[in-house]
Amino acid sequence: MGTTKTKHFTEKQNAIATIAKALGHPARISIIDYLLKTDACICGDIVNELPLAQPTVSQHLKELKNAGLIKGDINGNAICYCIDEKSIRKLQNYFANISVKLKKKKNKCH
Amino acid sequence: MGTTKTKHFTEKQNAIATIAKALGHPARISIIDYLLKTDACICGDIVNELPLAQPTVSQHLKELKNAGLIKGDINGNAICYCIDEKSIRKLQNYFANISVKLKKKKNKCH
DNA sequence: TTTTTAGATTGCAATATTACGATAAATATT
DNA sequence: AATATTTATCGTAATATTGCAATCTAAAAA
Repeated sequence: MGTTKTKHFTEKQNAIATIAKALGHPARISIIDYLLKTDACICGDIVNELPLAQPTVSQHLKELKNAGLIKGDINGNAICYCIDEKSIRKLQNYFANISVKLKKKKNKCH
Repeated sequence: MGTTKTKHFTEKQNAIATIAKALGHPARISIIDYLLKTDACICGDIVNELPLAQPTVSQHLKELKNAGLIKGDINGNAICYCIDEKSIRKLQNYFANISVKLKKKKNKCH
């Protein structure tokens, strides 16, 4: 146990869950916020922005990268991280779709 | 450790992270999908739909409820669960806002 | 070439999550 | 009243996540 039964769900369901999970931590939301604020971005800046140690930030960046939310350009010694627009679009579509379906519904709670 | 440093982040960041976290599991995405498909909904149906035991489903429902994603009407013996539109709107706004900001950006990776 | 700087990786402790059997609680049915 | 149905809760095992100190790697600067 403690293991998600991934195989029993659809590709789509797992895909959305993976991206959502990556966003399911305030530090990672904070990183996204910061990447939006600054035009070019280097990880060192992020470490200074966050109230977390460098290895912890590095780990959070890795998770965002694995989920496809950000991508990194190597820039000599440093790395320039950016938001991957595709993943954001995916989420936007998902929630827009839910909204449309909700509006069509008749029997609602409360 | 293993404990998120919630206090160091903003209310907004924590709020989004909480909702995203609740959606960060395929079973819970699956529950949302099912609630969208059916007009009225009873937990018993969900248990039959999911490849998980009843206590596990009940737990997932609880988490969705705590995050404000669903709400439940007691209906005699059973409970009618529905998606809470407010939480979906919150997420939609969040990602729409990101999209807008991304379009304005000049220096991008790759 | 030595030293500095930026970032990743390793290893580990503390805590959280996932899953489920057993059981409880509360309403429905017989 | 006795039984069935629906959902929640408890307890527990297995695994995952969070966070950091220490360390490693690779490029930059001295």
